[in-house]
Amino acid sequence: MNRPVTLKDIARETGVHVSTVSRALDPNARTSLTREVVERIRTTAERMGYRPNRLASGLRTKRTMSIGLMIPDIENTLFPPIVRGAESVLEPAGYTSIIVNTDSDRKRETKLVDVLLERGVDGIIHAAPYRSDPRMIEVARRGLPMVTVNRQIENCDIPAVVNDDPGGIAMMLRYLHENGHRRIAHIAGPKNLSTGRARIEAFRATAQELHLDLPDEALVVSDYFDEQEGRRCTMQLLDSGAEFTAILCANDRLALGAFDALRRRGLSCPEDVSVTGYNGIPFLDLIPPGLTTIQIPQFDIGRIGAELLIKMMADPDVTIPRTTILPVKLVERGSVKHIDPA
Amino acid sequence: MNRPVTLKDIARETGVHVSTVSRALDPNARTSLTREVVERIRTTAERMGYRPNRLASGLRTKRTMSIGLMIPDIENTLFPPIVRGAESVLEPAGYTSIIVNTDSDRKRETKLVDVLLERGVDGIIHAAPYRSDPRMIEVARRGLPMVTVNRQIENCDIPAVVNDDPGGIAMMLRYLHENGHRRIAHIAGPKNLSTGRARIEAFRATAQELHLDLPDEALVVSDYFDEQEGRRCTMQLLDSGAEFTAILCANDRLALGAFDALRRRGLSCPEDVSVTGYNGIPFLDLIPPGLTTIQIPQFDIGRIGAELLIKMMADPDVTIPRTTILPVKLVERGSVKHIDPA
DNA sequence: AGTATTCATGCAATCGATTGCGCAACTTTC
DNA sequence: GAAAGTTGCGCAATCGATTGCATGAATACT
Repeated sequence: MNRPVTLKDIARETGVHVSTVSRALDPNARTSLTREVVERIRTTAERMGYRPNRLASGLRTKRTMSIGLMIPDIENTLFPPIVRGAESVLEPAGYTSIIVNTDSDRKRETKLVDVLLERGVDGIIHAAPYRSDPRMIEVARRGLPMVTVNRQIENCDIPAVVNDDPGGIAMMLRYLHENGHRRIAHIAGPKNLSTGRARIEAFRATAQELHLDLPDEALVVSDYFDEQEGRRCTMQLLDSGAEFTAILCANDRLALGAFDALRRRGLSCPEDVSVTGYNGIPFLDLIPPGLTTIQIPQFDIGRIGAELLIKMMADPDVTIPRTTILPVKLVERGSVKHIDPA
Repeated sequence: MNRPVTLKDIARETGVHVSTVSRALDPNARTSLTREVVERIRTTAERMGYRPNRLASGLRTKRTMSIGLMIPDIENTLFPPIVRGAESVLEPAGYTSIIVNTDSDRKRETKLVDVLLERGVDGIIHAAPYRSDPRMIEVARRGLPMVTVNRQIENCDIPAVVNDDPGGIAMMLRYLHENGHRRIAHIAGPKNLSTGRARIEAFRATAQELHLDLPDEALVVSDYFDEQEGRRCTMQLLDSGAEFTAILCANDRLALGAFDALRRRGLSCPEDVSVTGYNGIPFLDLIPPGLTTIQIPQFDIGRIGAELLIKMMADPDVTIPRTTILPVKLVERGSVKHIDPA
């Protein structure tokens, strides 16, 4: 592989010192040089095909212009739009992101944080932390700019960009209520995730406001946000003897699992049971009967998270809101049936 | 942010020279040191929480232990499994990957290659190159290890890991034939992509083998591999006056678009027209009537691509097969109807 | 004209880790 | 016991870019 062109090469070619070349190529330092010298250096740099060595400059300046992006799993369709949202601001700003998949495994997460630290990332965006995460808090406290998006870590001051969970759940529950549903079951998300917790609390609060009866059997908590758990929890609801005309699921994948469980039990949605989801992942419109869900602004969550991070990296003392809550909207499809209140 | 621990710190602490510390921590060089010294250094390194600075070592060794992973769009569900397949071997090997989304835009692609080069990646995996791509060829020729996966660049010796396009298309066309279909339309992929081209050629060849009549109107070439194009091409087929009982689509997204177009025209699949896809992206089983498609081994494509790249990076002169072809399989769902041959 | 001031550029240290070479101390050999 | 060989570690250069300080030349000022 033929050696890349360095500042030294350009210096030799133009007959100036390497530091002059460095300054000529730096938009900030260029002021103190002769317009003519700058021009000469820039054109020969161009001609020689110079590409700065980010490693070297990063070593000296302690800024790598790269950030770590931690997600649970890129195959989970919730995350790619968040990633693109983040990159939509990082890339134009000259940042490069190192994406790591944690598989929601704490051991892996710890190891991956170390990997990011070794690579000298200038900041971290964590798209799916646990509610409690001492390691991340420690890293943030040591001074590494960090934001969480989609979920948040509790009892710390790491800025978070999240969707309006309470608002979205309340909206959905009211929607079911307006459509005549009175006995509504809930498949909640894992309790160790901020979204799981926020949604179940919102469900309880709104149910109370609406004077809905909420027997214990009508609420089942999942261990993971996935189809298999949705299936299992739905089966459990069905077997519990609880009576309900609708199931409000804490996310879309749980709802997809519910679809499947109902089908297996010979029940049809929405004829026998209405089902709702949360998040608004892709393809939902193509899967019958069409999942009525809460659409969260995935792209914007990523975008705004990255914007905040960039601010923090530029000025470590800047004040950032602890929580930025983005609005959601209800998208009506076919999985909810209008019924006469029992 | 408190300063990270460096070799120098450990050297001071243990009273040895920094070079000794470096050797003690390097599994390869450790042989020439006293077992006792190595032990002492390693424990204090551990105690002080030492993390090597990859920038510094990369600068010196010219190996960054990072690779570039170029994909068109992480939101396209075809690619995340490929990414995870690649990472399944890169991560354990100590490599970190920088993922960039090209949006299949040549300008962006050129810029992004430069970004990767500046970051000093040790190699590149390109998951969606154009058939012709002088820039990538040039970069590879300059000595940067590179493989393409999923698609390939023509007229060059960059190793490629692809699925068996001819085999898959032949398998599918035969399957339609066995199910009684004789007049079969084809929505082909873009001609500037190797997969688009390979599939249309395979379609033609197999059609001839089976003595199928293939009027010009029954073959339409899409501009992009997406739903919108699938819709447009299907409309065009419908309007052309061509008679057909089935449409073989060059990929799943085109097929999804075909589903939609048929529905809009009041036709039902598979009753009126059978439809088949290619790739086997997620959720297809949930979308009625269930797309019969060719499942390609996405994860393995990524995995094997990364394995080859690692070999190339370890030894630039190693011989790698120009093309590695992975087997595919047909997955039968509900979108093909068995009919009596006309 | 001589000195003060400004300006453009060079010098050299630095970031943290790696590595070829050399040297001192120790062991082996006859 | 001296020469030869081995072993364990230190020295210093190096990777490429950045940057505070120094320096020499040009300009301004009295």
